Amino acid sequence: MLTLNYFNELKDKTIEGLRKRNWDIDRLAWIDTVEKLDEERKYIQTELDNVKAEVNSISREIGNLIKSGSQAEAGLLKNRVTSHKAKITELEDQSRINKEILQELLYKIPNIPHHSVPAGKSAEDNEVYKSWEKPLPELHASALPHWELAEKYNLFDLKLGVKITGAGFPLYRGKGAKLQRALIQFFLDEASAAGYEEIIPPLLVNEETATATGQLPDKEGQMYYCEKDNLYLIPTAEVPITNILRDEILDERDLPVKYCGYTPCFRREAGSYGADVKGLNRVHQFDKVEIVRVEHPDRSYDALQEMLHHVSGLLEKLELPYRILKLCGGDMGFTSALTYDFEIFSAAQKKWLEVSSVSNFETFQANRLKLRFKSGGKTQLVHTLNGSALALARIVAGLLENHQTENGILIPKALIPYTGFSVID
RNA sequence: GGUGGGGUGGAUGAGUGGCUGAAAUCAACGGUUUGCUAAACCGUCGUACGGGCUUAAACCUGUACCGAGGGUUCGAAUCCCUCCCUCACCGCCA
Repeated sequence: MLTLNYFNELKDKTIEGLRKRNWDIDRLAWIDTVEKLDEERKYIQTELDNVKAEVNSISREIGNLIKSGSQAEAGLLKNRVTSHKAKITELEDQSRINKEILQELLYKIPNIPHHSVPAGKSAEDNEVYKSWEKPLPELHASALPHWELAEKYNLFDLKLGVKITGAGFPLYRGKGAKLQRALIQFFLDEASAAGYEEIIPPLLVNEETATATGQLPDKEGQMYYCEKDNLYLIPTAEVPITNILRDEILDERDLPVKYCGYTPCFRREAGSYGADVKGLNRVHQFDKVEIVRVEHPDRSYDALQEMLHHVSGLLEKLELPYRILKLCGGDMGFTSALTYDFEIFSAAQKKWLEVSSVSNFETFQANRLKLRFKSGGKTQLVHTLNGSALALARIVAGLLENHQTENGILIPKALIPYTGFSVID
């Protein structure tokens, strides 16, 4: 959620940014509405404060009169308060309505894209930020997509997942399960080495938490929900981990804060279907190691670069061909100001698969989180960032496909200490 | 699931109707002192949203906030109602 100050001070930038998100004239008019409502809010508050101030002062006077025994005079003053009370009720009603409308509107306005974000409508308009320079790998003639490799080597089983739970809940087994565990361990070790504190958060979160990171009120359809306890299964570790610092005022010296954490992620993926859902490409439960940073606003874009570097390093160690995209305004998430996606090339499927998304949210999340820092007596919002480092299911798909040979699937050197085996055959 | 106790500022903790936005202590911050460290002493030390002044900050000022929401009252941290959270013990289970 953007702050009201943001609109006041940066109206032109706001409108320009929303255009990049392909907002039409009708929706851009919301910004004027926000401005109008904000003026109204200030006016109502000034009025309300004045009336209340008077009531407070009369009440003090009554107290003094009663103490000095002037009951009659006190009675007269009491009558005077009565007329004010009607006014207070009226203004409070106005204020409540005003705030509700304003809040609802603010929830619908996405983050303003960073100035470098390219315009565009869909994934096709994303900019290739860093391309894969070497030739793309070519596999032997009998190379298989990962779902067939899984069957051949008994690595994971989607049918069993269906039996136990339903579609999109893979069951990993044997070397497939070990590979999964090895990757998690590898990613966590790499993140720790890069200075991220390791967190194991709760996997279910309450409403407040889900609201602060922006999943609610809009995207409840994408989360699994336990009605009885009013709790949501996390769609990413970002949700619980970013909320660690909700409602905190940090000292400038505490920055940056760097967290990492492994969690399973649960996504309903309501409405998705088709070729993309084959195998591990899109599932309801997958594992992911997430990195989260809380940064000084002056440093957040440097931090973003560091995160790109970190994720690149992981993919290089896994010997996977990858590229980095800078998402266009139309493809970027609601809460993000700048997002880079990492894609690995699946040689068997002959397409690029998204494996990581690294974003700077600037103050958008911090505002909802009420996460601020103090600098020279001044309190201001921090910038928050996060990124997948990395999402497992698709990495597994890519590893299996790209490293397959006629004699089995080769485990990248960096991973062998974690798997304990060097080949799946 | 049952029974009981609690939710006050960064922490501990006082406060049962007006002088309490909140004692005291600790922590933190600034300073003085000091071979060094420590100690001592002095000072500062909540947040949000308005208004005034200002280029801005500083500053002055108003309102709200003692888990959340409502009520009683001229006046509520304090009294009443509803809800939420939490802790302890018992039962059950890992």
